[in-house]
Amino acid sequence: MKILVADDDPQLVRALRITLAAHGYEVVAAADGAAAVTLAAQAHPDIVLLDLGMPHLDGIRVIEALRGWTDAPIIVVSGRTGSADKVDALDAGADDYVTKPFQVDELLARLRALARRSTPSAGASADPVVRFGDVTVDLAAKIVTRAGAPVHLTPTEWRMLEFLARHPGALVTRQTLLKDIWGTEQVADTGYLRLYVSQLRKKLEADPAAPRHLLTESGMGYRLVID
Amino acid sequence: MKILVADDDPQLVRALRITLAAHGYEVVAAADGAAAVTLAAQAHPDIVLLDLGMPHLDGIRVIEALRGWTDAPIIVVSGRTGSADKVDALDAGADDYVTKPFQVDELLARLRALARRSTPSAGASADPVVRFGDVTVDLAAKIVTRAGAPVHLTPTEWRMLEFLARHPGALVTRQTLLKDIWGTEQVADTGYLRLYVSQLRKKLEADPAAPRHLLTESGMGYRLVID
DNA sequence: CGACGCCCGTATGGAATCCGTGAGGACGCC
DNA sequence: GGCGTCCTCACGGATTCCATACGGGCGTCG
Repeated sequence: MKILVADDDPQLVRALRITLAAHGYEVVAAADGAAAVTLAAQAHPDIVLLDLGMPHLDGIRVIEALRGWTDAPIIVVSGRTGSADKVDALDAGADDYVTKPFQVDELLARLRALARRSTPSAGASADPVVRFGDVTVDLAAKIVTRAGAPVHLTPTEWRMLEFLARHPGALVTRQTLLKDIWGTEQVADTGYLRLYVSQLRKKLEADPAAPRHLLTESGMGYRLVID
Repeated sequence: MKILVADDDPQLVRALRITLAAHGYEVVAAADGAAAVTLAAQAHPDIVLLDLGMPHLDGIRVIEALRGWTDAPIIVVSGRTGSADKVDALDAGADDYVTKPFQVDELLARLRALARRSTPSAGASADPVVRFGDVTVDLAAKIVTRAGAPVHLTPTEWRMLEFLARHPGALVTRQTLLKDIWGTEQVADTGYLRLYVSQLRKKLEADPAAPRHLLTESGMGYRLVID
């Protein structure tokens, strides 16, 4: 997550750079309006922190220039507290307006709010679809297909496959599966697991007798290996 | 553009209603947190103006409840000025935070900024019309046709079909549907759902006894498959 | 080398649960 | 009062869950 900080106060820029870097952001800085526009075109930041009233180019003009080619969120950080300034900046294309002096944690929260909205799907760390062999598992839509054809799973079968697909390649203990599917109790294996693993293999494996993806680790548990 | 105003101060609600209506917004109002969640589920507002510290349900809880099923922008309008309150609200899912007393023109500008950003995402993610079989569902115009002839749906039937059509192919849990149509309460009883699914099938499926598009996944929920 | 115990996979049938649908009452709105 | 919509209730049928039983692979040990 790359942030462009545009402000003509070197001390503020330095403080922001340290704070933002400490929270995992990558920071590029510009000291005047013209430099901010140029740098934005080169660095393609994900979010812009913009001061109004910088030399060489008015803040509103900077917003308009950026909005000509990018939809990156823009937060205006300004000493001007009048509502007319806020209205002008927001209507020019800014997404938020924070007045100096500001609380750092509030600015960080507003950054998170904008980042969350601007990356609707990329925010999820894990890909919602898992593939192995000719099977695809869409964890969000709860769709399972085999060679393109949809496969019907019962609720218990789905819960088991979902848990395994969320831990691809990892060994899953029987106790872990029992806890996830049937609750905190039920640590005694009465044979449910073997039954549902068998049905899953029947529906997903080419040869249920010789599974290539839904493997069993004798005495331990099961493992779903993906390609 | 429909706005839900949730505040326990009748005077403020009245003033906002007049101001927003004068700027072309449609306004619905709730006086406490629980009513806000229920009303949001019924009215499907495009933007939510939310006061923290209302009776019956804490503002943060309201945000979390709404974020469970909707991405509509939420602006918190609160008398609490501490940065901790702002951080909590924004991290819970709010998009902006305005402290009372506030300038009306600034609030309007922030509304415009959020509306500007949230509008294009709807057009990108979902095609405004969904087709399956001989049925056409126009999500923007709220029109359903069957073999060219218009089909009349009751409001509840429409809400159910709309939610399913916005997630084509995905399995929709009964809880999700209940939350979307009736609010956070009523997560237990499934009597209504079966009824309305039956009526939808009667109106949309060629053979209601053997549905080909509005399928049921026993024990899990429903799924609308499109061609 | 064969018997034995252990673990795993699979088939089967009854029990419990879930689903579709019809009839009918309550409520709000012309 | 007429009408449309929402919701309750009950019941036959379909689906799913679970208990039980049986066969096969594998290592161990007499």
